[in-house]
Amino acid sequence: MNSLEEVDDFVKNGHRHYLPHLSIDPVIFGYHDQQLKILLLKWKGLNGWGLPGGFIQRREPLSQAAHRILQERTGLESIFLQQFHIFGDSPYRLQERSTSEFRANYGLEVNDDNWLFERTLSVGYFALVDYSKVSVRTDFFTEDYQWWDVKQVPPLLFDQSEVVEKALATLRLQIYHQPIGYNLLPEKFTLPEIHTLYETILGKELDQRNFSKKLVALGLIKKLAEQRAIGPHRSPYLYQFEKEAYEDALKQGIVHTY
Amino acid sequence: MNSLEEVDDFVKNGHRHYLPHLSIDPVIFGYHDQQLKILLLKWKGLNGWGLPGGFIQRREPLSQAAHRILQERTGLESIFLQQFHIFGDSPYRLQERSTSEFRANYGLEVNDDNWLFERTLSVGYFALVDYSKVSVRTDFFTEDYQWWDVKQVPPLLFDQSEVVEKALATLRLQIYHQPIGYNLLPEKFTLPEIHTLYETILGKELDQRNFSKKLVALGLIKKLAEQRAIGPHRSPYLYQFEKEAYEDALKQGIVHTY
DNA sequence: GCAAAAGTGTTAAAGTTACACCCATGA
DNA sequence: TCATGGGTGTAACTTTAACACTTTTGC
Repeated sequence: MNSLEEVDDFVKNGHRHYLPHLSIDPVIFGYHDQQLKILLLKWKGLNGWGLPGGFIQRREPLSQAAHRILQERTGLESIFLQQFHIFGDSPYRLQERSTSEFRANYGLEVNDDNWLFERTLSVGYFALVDYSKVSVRTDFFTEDYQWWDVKQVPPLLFDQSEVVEKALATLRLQIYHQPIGYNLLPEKFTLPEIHTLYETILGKELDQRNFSKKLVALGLIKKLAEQRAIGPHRSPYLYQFEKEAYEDALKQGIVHTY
Repeated sequence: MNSLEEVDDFVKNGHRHYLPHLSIDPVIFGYHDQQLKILLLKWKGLNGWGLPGGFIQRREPLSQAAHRILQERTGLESIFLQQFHIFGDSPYRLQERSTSEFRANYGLEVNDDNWLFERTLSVGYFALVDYSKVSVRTDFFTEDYQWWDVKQVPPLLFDQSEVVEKALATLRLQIYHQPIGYNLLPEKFTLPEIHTLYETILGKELDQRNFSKKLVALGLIKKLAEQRAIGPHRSPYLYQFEKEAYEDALKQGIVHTY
């Protein structure tokens, strides 16, 4: 959605294609430089950072809508995506929004009863992606994008800070029940990498020896013959997930602690 | 909503008061006769069993809507209620519904574009209630209600069987993180009662000695001086929850297994 | 006294935690 | 050779799992 005509059509006629009152807000997690990051967009006019949200087509299954929105933004076809909450309590979600601000910001005419400005609840999804494979597209409404360390997320638009917090809390809760390592790391990774990833997500230290001992003992990862050169230090071995064992273990939630 | 005028107004003008495209489906759990039960309504016209759902008012916070709907149905003011999923994938949720069937069943005129017959997604909530305190109200659309053993729930309307299954799965997952015993049992209960409750929810046997040992050792429940007479058998002692210890433990998810 | 349900302790096994030194690498 | 990060094993402790007999009650 880039040309003015497309945008105008979306604003004026979007309600024929999309459900009103309901949007999808995806929290996209990636991992890079030993930091857990989320992808935010800078919204034009609103002049603030927010989630790369979108709307549900009238005849489109909900989960398909979530995948489509993610695909349109990141180019990723098949990603781990999970619904975690629906937000409908925040004061921002109870009010209708001002159309005059919109006119001033974008120079587009809108009626006061335009569908985009009615009360909107939002379904929160979180996505786990391989940071290196994402290529972000911006559009008419978004002038910039940036990966933010979850520890340093700026205040977000509307109630979206709450959405991000809840996504993080859910990620922590589900870390032993979802294929989190599997989706956030590249295919081959080192022990220090996965160790730091888990420490970062949980926000606490995990004993290095116990952590790797357990992952290997459970057969969730296997050591490869290759090593990675990391400069003037000992070269760490590369590991790979044992996909079947990993997914079996997650089903049973076998992996309790490290 | 009992008189024909009220119903007619709801059908024709409901969209001014309620959000279209979105409903709330509560799965109400109770415990009685050593069975985990859910409350179902028999819908008139549709001639089948379904959840006691309702709609969200246009300016009403989502969680407040869920409480209101429950309160209207069960008379309960303060109940444990938790959102667990939003359903928007089922074929039933993608189609608009037939207005002609409605005309035939209820003898009320509706336009084809009536708000009640548009695609509707649904927010699933589960409630844990003290079975003995519920007094159900039926209305124009519902001719009967019944508590059903979760093991013998009949096929439900639309995709609601899926909603109930997901509620049960969530209940099992959260059994060590939510005050489940606290909300499903009366204030005073016996060890065999809480033991059977947990076995029923989890669908598996729990060692009797280990179970009670752990609850008591953690200080979650305390033995009272009273006993309950249960006929020609040894009288079991009554127990009570230690509310603070119980809620602290749940926060940390301390209670792993029994 | 008999049938039915409640109550009670110990032991082996498994899992978790704590902890420190040597190794490999490139500059 | 030095600075930096990687790799490895053992022992104490905690938690869990398995298991059977005696007591109480009302008829």
